[in-house]
Amino acid sequence: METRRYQDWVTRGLFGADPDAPGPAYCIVIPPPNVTGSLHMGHALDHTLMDALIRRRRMQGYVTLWLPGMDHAGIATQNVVERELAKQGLSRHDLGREAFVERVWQWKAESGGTILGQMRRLGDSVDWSRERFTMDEGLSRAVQTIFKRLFDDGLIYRAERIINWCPRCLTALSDIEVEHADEDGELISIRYGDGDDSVVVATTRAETMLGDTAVAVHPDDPRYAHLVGRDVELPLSGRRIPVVADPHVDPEFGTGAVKVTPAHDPDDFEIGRRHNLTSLTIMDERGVITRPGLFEGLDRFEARPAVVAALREQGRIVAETRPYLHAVGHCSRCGTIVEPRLSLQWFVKVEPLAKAAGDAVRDGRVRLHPADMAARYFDWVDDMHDWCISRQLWWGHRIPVWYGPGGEVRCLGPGEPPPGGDGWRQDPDVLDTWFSSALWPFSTLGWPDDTADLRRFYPNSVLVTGYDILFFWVARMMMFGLYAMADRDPDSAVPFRAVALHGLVRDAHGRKMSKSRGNTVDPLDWIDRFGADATRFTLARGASPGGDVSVSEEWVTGARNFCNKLWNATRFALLNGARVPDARPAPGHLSVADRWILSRLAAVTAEVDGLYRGYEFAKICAALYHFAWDEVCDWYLELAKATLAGQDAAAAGTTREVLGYLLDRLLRLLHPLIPFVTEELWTALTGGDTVVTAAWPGERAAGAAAGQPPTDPAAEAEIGSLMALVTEVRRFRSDQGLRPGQPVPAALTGIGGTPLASHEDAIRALLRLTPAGAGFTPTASLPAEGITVELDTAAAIDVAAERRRLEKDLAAARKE
RNA sequence: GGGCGCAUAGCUCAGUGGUAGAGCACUCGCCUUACAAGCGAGGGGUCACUGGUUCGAACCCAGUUGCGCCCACCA
Repeated sequence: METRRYQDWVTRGLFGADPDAPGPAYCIVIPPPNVTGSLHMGHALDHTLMDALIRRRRMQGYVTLWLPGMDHAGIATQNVVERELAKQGLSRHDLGREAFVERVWQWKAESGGTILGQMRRLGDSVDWSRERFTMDEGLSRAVQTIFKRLFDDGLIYRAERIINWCPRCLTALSDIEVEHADEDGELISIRYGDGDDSVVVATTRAETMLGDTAVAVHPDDPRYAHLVGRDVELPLSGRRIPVVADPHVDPEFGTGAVKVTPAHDPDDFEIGRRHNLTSLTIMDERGVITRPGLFEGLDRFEARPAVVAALREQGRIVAETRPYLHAVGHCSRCGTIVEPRLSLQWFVKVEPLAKAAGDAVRDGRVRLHPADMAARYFDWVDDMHDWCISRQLWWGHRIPVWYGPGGEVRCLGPGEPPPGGDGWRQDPDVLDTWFSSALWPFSTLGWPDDTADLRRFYPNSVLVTGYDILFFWVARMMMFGLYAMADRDPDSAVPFRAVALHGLVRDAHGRKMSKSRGNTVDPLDWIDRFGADATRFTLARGASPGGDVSVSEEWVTGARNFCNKLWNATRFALLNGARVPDARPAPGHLSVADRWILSRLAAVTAEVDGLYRGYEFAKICAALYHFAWDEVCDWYLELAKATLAGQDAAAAGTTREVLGYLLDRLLRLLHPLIPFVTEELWTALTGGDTVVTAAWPGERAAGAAAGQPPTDPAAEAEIGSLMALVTEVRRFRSDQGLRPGQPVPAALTGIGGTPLASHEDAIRALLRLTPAGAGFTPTASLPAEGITVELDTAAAIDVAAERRRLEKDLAAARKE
């Protein structure tokens, strides 16, 4: 049913955006999922929130664009295809670069992008005609354009640096692709040199001592002052290495002396630079020792104990090796321990870009929700290292730089032909995946061309994403967006006006979902069993700005029940001949109950509009849930029953109209959150075409009809009294254990002069006291015993006090 | 090592100066003619701890304890 409904929406073109249509624009680009990915709860949350925003704007009369697409996901995708090849006993090198890339495209065509199909199951109202892929021709042109521009501006450079290297993926990684985890290691103390010329250094990575080219001590450390400038003998190799004084060394840590391995440690590299030390590379790209000698050919983790054993044999290990907890970096893609590696790579000089990215948030051109997330953002953009953008992969945007036979370096812009002549070759590396995703807000709209889409939909209205990629992605889109659009005025150069951050999806006990823990929930399973609406409502209901969302089967069951409740309420309305009036029912003929529920509808509508402004999805859901269930179903529908069954045909007619009007508006308000069930019910109730393009009951886009019906405080106060009174009667019946149909004792039968055999009796009795337009002053009397309780509803009823009086009176009545 | 956040009912969480809330779970009573995926009525909390500000503190301030997250080039 949902699938058919979705297909119908798409066929009718309801999700398409026409940049030439009148009205204000509203645009969200989807955070592009990996082409290798499939829909998990995190996506489901993200997409639910975006879809709700988009659907509401569409109903409000905005020209809405929700643009879908995928990321080519360099390492991840290459790994997938390489694994496939491995099954056939092949490596990418067996195919060669061109054939391998061709193979990846083939894989993409056959099995990539399953997530796109899954998005349809969720009901995502994206414009499929604008689907993009980061490796598309157009987007690749955007990549090359901005690379060239950065290169010409001196913001991209090539340098030999220590970078994070994954010995399994065989590529450089940026800082954010490294995940740190505390792990147990051993701190080993090694004595270098002998006698007076000896010094003890401590290390957790003994194997790197093969590449040591110095020992460093603090300049002010008296213990080692005599050694500075002299040489010590490096054990095992016998090389003599200098002792240098460097302020970076912490005299308090360990022995206060540090071994220096410039080629295998970022700190040591800097020390090496300051003291002009040679860099000795001892490992190849797979982490295998290449230094000639005993350890040649050993993996880095085999070499460590071997080196330690050899040192121990020579009596070089001093003191106890002691356990030491320290942070170890892992490849975020495959988990392999990252190896710092000296190599020639391309970098983006981020300082000026990051400064601009920080300022855009600082001066309010981009608003973060929640606002306190800005602190983290500033911490990051204000202290960002240069970004290593080259990857030793084949799948991705190739670096558009050519090297000539005479050492010339030429960066090509789009369309420029490769340099002619012999000896020119292109840089073999590709760009970090995040380089192209950083362009996503405008590359998808046609940049660098001046397209209608770009003019209309940039800046994007809002970016919706998890706080976990605030740094990875958001900050980079800010940097590149502001840079690419520098010719615009600052206010419209930003990639988006606002960033709405949500949290992680967690399990019922607030634990992070992970495959290893086995507590993941598949959104598609929930969609199958509970429906897309229930799944969406569960997620939206837990989503407060920046907050994590705990979900469980209990929650989705509750959401499913809510959808079911709506279903039944609508059924009730249809069975009772509800009809949707053209306009809000005129006040003149309304009962107090009618006036009350219409007033509440107006209030909730305004409340929901306000909450949408702050991306308060949890509160939007709570407001609508309680309005629909507690007020509409539990009270208004019950009150309506009495009227519909009553003698007053005019009053019944009015109720039918109010019922129709009320549900029509309620379903529209709920549609952005639960599109399928509301479409089903709304079309049945109103005979309308589709609720997708029905007018939003609250605020509208400028130019469209607006105007909010007023609330009715008097009616709300009156109904409040009525509810309190009915509740008192119910509580009394429950406390006394009265069965249905069993009338309350004579002592309580005075309300409206009718015996109260049921709750509905009480309602009917009270309702009769309230003719349209009349005042409302119910009186509870106990005529049999001559007791009367008068409830003046102009003042708030102290129900507890009234209850005590009733019980006391009853007890007295029984005694007699 | 630096930064940020959290601690409220059995569970997951709202609640930023004025009588402690929701959903689920639990207890009791109901197949009442939209819905038992439901209806009605209940029980349940020293708001982590200590001190301070205030007429008044879950809320503001200081400290303590416990937990979580992010960042990180001290071997």
